[in-house]
Amino acid sequence: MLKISFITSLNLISESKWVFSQTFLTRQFSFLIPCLLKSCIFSQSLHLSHHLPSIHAQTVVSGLQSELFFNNLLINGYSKSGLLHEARQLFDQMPQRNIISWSSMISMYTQHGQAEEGLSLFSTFARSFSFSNSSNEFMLASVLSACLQSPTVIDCALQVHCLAIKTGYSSDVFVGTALVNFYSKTGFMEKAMSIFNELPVKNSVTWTAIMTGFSRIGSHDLSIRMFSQMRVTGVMPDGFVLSSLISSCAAVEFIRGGRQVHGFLYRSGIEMDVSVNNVLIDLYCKCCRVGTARKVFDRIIAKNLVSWTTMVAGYMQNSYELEAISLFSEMNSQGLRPDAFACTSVLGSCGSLVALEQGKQVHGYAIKANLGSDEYVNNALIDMYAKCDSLSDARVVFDVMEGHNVVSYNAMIEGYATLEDVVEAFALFRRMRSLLICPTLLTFVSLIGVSASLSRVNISKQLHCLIIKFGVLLELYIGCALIDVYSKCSFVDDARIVFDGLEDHDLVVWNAMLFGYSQNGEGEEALKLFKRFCALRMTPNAFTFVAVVTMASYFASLFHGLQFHAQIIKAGVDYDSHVLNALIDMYAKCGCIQDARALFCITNKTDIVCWNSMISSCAQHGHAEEALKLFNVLLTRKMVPTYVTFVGVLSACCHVGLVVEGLCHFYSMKCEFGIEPGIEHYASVVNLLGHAGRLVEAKEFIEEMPIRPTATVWRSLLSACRTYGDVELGRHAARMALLLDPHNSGSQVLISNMFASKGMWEEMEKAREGISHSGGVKEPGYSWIEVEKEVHVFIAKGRVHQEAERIYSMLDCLTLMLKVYACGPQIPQVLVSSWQF
DNA sequence: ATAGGGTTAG
Repeated sequence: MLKISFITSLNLISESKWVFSQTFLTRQFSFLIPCLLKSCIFSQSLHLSHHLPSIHAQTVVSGLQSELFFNNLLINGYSKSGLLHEARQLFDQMPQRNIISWSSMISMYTQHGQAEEGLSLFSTFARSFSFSNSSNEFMLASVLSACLQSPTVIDCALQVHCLAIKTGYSSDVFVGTALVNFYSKTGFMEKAMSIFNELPVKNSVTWTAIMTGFSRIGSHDLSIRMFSQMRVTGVMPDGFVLSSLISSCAAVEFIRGGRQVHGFLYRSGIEMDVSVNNVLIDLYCKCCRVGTARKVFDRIIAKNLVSWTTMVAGYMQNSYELEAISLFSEMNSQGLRPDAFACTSVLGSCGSLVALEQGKQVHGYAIKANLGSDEYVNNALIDMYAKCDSLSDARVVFDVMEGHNVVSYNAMIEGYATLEDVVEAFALFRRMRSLLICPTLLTFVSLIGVSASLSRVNISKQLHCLIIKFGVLLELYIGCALIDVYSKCSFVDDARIVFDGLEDHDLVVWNAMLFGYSQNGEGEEALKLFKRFCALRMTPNAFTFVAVVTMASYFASLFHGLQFHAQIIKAGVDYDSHVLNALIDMYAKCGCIQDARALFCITNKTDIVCWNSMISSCAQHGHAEEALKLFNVLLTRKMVPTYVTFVGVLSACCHVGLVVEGLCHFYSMKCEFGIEPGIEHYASVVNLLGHAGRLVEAKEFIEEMPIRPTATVWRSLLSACRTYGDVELGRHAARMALLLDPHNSGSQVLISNMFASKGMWEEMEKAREGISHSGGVKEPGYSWIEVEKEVHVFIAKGRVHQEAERIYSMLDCLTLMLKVYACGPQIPQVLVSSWQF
């Protein structure tokens, strides 16, 4: 008696006592061996499993090695301890085997991921024995679960199913449940459901199998409904059923349901083991209750790897990057070995935080932990490096890894898209298509993004076709990208078609469309759309206001601008730097430079964008000295000027003809501030030199430009040539401008005006013919002013306005005054002239 | 015989 109680408390005995106790295990105590074995098996603890060989040896010494019962227990013990080889050796040496020996072996292989081995053992068994006589439900269930892991699943399982029917075991709870589980795991939910419905007796495992089947195919609602059915039948739910239920609630973010289950668990006294708690963490994280999730996490006494990983993933998904990283490092310091799941999540957080150093450390750890071949880890690494501006490292991971999937390609393409590397992005896209990897929504979002930033409308149209061809749903993300690209490429009507084709419109899509109209100067449409937006009682945000205020700037409509400003103050976004910036720009464009200045004064003057706006506004209003002064103040405040700053500065220099100062600023851009000048800057310098009459210098400057000059640059020189009457250079400039932009009539108008001013009528006639030959149509110039909420539009030579008579008489008066005060030579302007009606 | 955690985004 004493010894039996000693053995049943084996879990508690220490190593030394165990060694001592072995001496008692002689033949007369052989009845103790099964008890010992059971203790070892059920304790599942490693420090006991290494006693198995000695117990095994004891059975041999005790002459019990031929006892079937002992050997089956030993197989079970070895199998639970992962000592597969030892189990197999024993199995092969056993003088007798029964169906339990075979089943145990098959289950063992299945549990350790060697289902093939298990199935081959089963076929040996089936060949040597007549199945119908000697099989039992345990065997069938083991084989079914082996089938679930093997690639030959379907065939084998169907055979087992037939056998089960033949032997009458198919209505057994165990076999039936295994069948339900099999079909639901392999996606044959209808089959699983029909077996499920026919089962006379169901237990909680059966319900778990069917419920998890439904959640696996995404029918979480169905799974939740199954639970209510189960309650009606009176089967008591266990931890497994409730786990499954909670994960369904988590998947559909059904927080109320999840909370109810949590409460039920609490009240019913069902043991809240780690697994249940883990699903609860997941539930609260998915429903954005990170704090509650953390409380559940903290209360778990025996946290396992999944608990930690779920919490790290939860932090990551809710953008708690710092918490995710610190919990991950805590895992390490507690001696846990984070697996591929944990690494994937924490890498996501490193990427969002642009924490390259931490990301690299995780990479190092992943390699050491032998996780370097996990596809999720590799994809997360690509993403992390791409987000941390280390695209070359991302590419190395991409090139080295095996088995790329869509996510790998998407992450890599997005990396190139951010760098506007259209060539590499599309090279990868072609490669994935040639490998028949189906692109997803995100692939297209990235690719449209590149084509938008480079204004490549042809590429965008092709992508749009592909989106339709691949059946990628035209949902918000992609719709927004398309609206963006079409607007940027001036195809604003196409953008509108996309906008109208979307079923739902969220704020971001509205903003994109409003921006599209603003960018293209379609003030009227933008206004109409904004009215609809307001009628739908949508709440605008800072982006919306930036779009509409920009629209008011295009209109130069102070009336609208003031209204928007009032709404901005009401919405409380009046200190947003983008909004302020748009407002400064609006007031300046509406002629209210004082208001612009006043707004600039209330900004905290830390945002360079506002400085840029103010400098440009001053330049536009001819306050060049103020613009340059602002620029100097900016430098003394140790702020770093940007690309746009110099556009303003150079234009200010242009306005007042500060050639030397302008050139100085231009050269300092690259030398002092490391900003590569763009086409706007080059154009400004050409303008600067041209206005000053330094035409040859301007021409040489254009020819030495490292980037390809645009037609605008040549037209700027042409205009200067006209002013200074340099026909030869003008002709050259016009030729270059037309070469680059044959459809723009502006160049031809300029050159023909120049010929006219020189009295070169024949040449002028030729130039005018050129206009009609090239299909160039001179767009009528028009302008408008706003008087008491009414917009008056004026077109050159127009006579439509009701007060046309008075306007023209005033104009004549002004023209006369100009002639009197004009200091320069009279330049006849034949084609475009708003003065000579 | 049953369960739980992961990557890309306008």
